[in-house]
Amino acid sequence: MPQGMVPPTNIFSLSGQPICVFVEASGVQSRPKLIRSLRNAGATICHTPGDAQVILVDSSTLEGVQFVREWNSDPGKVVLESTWAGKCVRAGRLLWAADNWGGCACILSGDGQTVVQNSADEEAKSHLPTPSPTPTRPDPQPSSAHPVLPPQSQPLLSSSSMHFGNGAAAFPSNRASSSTSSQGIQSSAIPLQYPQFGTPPPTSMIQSQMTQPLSAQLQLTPQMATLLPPMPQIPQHMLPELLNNFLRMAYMLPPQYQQTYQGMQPGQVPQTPYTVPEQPQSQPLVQQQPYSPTRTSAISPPPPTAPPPVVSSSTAQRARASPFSKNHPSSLKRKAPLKSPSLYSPSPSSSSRATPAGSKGKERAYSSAESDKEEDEDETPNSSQMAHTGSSPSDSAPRRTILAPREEGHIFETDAGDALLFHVQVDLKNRMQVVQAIKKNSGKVTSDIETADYIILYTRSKTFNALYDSTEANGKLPIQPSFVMDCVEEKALLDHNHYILEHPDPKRKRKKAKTAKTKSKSKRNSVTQNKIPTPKVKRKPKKIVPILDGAEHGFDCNLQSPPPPTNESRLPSGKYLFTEEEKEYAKKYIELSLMRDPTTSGTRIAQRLAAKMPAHSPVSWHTTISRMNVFTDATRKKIMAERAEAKAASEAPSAKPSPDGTDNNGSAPDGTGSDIYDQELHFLINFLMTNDLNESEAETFARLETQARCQTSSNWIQFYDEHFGDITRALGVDAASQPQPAHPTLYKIEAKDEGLN
DNA sequence: AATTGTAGGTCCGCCCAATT
DNA sequence: AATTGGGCGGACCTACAATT
Repeated sequence: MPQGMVPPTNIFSLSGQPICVFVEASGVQSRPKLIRSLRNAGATICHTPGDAQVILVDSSTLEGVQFVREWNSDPGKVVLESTWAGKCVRAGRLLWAADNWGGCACILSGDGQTVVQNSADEEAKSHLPTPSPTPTRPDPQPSSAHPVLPPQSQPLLSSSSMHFGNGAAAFPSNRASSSTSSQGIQSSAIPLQYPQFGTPPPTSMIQSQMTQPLSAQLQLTPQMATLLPPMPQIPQHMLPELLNNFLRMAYMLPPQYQQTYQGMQPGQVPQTPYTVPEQPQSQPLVQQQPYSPTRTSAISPPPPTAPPPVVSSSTAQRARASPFSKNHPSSLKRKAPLKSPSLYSPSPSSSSRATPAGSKGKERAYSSAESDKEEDEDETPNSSQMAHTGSSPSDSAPRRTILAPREEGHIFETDAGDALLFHVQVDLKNRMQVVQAIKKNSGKVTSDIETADYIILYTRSKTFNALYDSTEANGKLPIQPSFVMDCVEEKALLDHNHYILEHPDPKRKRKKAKTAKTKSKSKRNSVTQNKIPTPKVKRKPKKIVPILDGAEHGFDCNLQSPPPPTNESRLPSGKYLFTEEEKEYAKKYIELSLMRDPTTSGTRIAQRLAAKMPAHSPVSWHTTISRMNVFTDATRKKIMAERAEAKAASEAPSAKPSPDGTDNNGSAPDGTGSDIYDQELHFLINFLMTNDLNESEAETFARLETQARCQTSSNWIQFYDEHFGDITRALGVDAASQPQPAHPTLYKIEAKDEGLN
């Protein structure tokens, strides 16, 4: 990060009093950055719009319009375009009413459906480069793929039915907002080559140009990084049917699920700009960025748990090897062969256990969240090793976001041609390799963390903790060495946000050996007890924050569980009885967990259940669910079999889609295409039926795209559109709980639903 | 009978010292 | 400097005892 970019700290104050600003959570791009810059410049950030003097929105989003509608009439408040903040910072002063709010005031259009900005805005934009709250990045999708309406002309329908906590409502139309906020700007402004704080510009450049985007002044925390998913659009003509069907499916589900759709009637289908990522068929450098829902709520922004996995074309190719089964957790590729789903052969023994091969003792956690070995290896500077071993798809998986292609030898330069500064930890393993790679590519190495643009650290070194703290103190982010090597390999400046190292875990410091086994055991028990608040203690300190395990490994991490039952039955002894409802819920939850990740261990499920229903300890839950092992085992087996089947189908040579991406949907005379089509149909149905209903349709399809590539159509939306009849037929038949549903999972869901109440 | 807690065991990754 | 191997702790599992 370049220095000297700190804006004045008192811009957002009136008479010495900080202005209370509320930044709308769902629609505003790069909200964390915006908030930080507001704070840095003296503003007070409110958590509710009611407390705010200024409400910042992205008026191109439904949420933005909603806020304008709701709050603009409030005399004590003003609703402004989020770009206002940047304008103030650039102007070095508060652009208040007398300044016509910098041209950022939002006014409802006549029909109340869209927001128009006052004319001063356009004027301002014409000569004043406005920092886009959404830094540009390589467009993940050519506009030709799906026409994008100009944001101002986008219909904003049924926004009154939107709920800000709702996934659909919270679905930000990033492209729209991005293009809005930067409308007419980028052509005149300096090119934004530093999206998401990716490549800091040289100091000289900053000092000479007040046009530096605000975003570049900020640092991106891992959490922030998760909030910035780019989003391509899909044609809106697909929406009504699609959404209605989602709703229809929702209504087929039990009340627990349906309640997530409260307030959303079929006739009120929110017609948000519907987006879904497409497979980039011919984009050598621009990476696909599967959308990962942020679920941002205006009231309570959720923890960012699902950063968008980003795939460069080259890595996407590799990651796409097994579309349906996706990449397996790294742990699956370790020595333990049992972890491989393909090798998973559930023991038919009477004492069926969750342990796949029926082995006793520890079967390393199935959970993908624990597969940390790969991350460890990620630290190895030699990324080419990682990339070419071929043994770890997750390594080569979507991590490389190309910010700017570069010529060899000039990778670590800014667009202005200035060398980027790297601080490379002295005791970094293979430091020379990294340093040489930097130098060979016009980068510079500095010993000064303060001035460095990138801080390369090595987690295993003894000085890592101190360096980490120092890095943090300087407001910078520690980066993995592999970032350098990956940049070289990609011949491009990559997004370092995917290489951020997590804060060192104090637990990794090993205590001096003391052996008493009994001691170990008692300790173990205490650990078990303590697991309630922190379900999982990761041994691995070097977790790469922005990587989404679920997406990377192809698990449906986004599936959400329904609310747990609340009725507790207490025994006279004071103990809590496991009610039937709780048991049923546990079954449901087991299924859900296995859906998310079929390798999830019983212990983990028990821990999660205990977290949800703390009346019973994790141990108790474990005991209880271990009695459901027959069920668990069968479910696990089923899910793994489905995935293996889908994987096999997708890997079949004949299953390759036609190179031109044309449809070969199931009508192939040899029947192969039909098989694929059937597979995909079932896969889609299964996916839809197990979909988290809090998730918007766009999110669903985006997630679907990240999990499997549609082969018989160019994407899943199209597949849905083309085979709508089959899909509804299958859904209808299956939903009618016929004895032999098209898809085992469907059956499972139905059975599950019946058992619920 | 049901729940809770403990014991015993296996497996695996990390760390560090020894070795090459 | 890189590699290797052992110690160690943690994660996980099942079986069983204790408690109410």
